[in-house]
Amino acid sequence: MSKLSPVQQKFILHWGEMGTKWGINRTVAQIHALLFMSPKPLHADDIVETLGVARSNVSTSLKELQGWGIVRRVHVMGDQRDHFESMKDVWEMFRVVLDERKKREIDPTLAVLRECIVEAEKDKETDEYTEQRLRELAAFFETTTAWYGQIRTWPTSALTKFVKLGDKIRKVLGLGGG
Amino acid sequence: MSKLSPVQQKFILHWGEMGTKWGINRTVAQIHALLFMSPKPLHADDIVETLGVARSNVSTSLKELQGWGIVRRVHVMGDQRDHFESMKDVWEMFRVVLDERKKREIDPTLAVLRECIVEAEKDKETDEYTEQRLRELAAFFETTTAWYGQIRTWPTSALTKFVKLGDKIRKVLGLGGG
DNA sequence: CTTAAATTTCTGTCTAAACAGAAATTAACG
DNA sequence: CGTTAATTTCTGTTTAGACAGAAATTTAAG
Repeated sequence: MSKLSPVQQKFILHWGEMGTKWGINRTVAQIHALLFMSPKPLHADDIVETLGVARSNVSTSLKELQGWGIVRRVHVMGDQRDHFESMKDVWEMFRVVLDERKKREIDPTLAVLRECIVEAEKDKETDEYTEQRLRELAAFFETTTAWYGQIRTWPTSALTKFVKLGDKIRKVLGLGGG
Repeated sequence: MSKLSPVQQKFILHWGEMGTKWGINRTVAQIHALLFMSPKPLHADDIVETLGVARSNVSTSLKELQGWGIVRRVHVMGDQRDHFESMKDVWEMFRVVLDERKKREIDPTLAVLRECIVEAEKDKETDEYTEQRLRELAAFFETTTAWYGQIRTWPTSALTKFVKLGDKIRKVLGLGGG
């Protein structure tokens, strides 16, 4: 388990590149891609050999992927080493990532926005415009996170049906608007 | 225009930090936050003074923000310098960013996935499992981008009505599941 | 057209994160 | 329990991107 097909290499390289565009370390994303495509759990030395990175770097990266919740440690009969596998269900995986993003970035942003608004109300130094801006941004995040909070629990089947309705929903619900 | 209130400082610092989590340079995100909160367009030297960064770095950052489509150059009567302003409508701004993300990352990812799938079909070296994984991932992106393609044009009023319905939509549309 | 202002590009420096290897710690086995 | 295997943490090095200042280019004004 150290030979990658050209297809696998291509995907792993691309996925790593995309990771960096979303603030994720390239190697972390590459390890994820490798695990995602692996039919069986891999142990760290497999990953070392396959991707050609240091053992300690693999250890740290796996820790991060576990922190995101998309990779988990499993044990294999007759092998004392930790093995790792990626989540397989794509919809579920993206939901887990979204949840983590919400927890790490969006919720703290909302908290900061709310603090800023409270402070701006008391503080005459901050102009009215800034306060309005912050309120509008907070409203956006509140609205979108409330929405997400409701649909995140939908089963994939309901979600895909919903998504496939697309524009038709507008008419059905009489949402109107030009 | 070089004095920031504590509230503004707080938000700018936080927004910059959040930018890095999404693959955006901290200074770029901070400049955006500053422009977002400014009632009037700012010129580059304003930004230099206010944030304390080099003029050339401001120039490069503004170029990037313009590339994202969320900042534009404007001219002010009686001043030969370029001034810059951020988009103000939050919903619109996030739509612009999403569009750009789709163009820069998601569309290319779909292209790579499709190529990989074609190659995997021809290539006996790539196992069946990998091919199935790639198909499932491609299907996810195809479904979600098709959905986005339809709702991105909705006016904000329709969009917020839709979002505020949240879970109720499921019953109305008879989506079932769980 | 010339000059000054303004902006961008280039280049070398800096910085934070990524990385590899050594050391320390933990876990498994006999 | 002692030994070995496995993993994690630590530390110094490397790297890529961020950054500042100088040089080049472009634009505006007289």
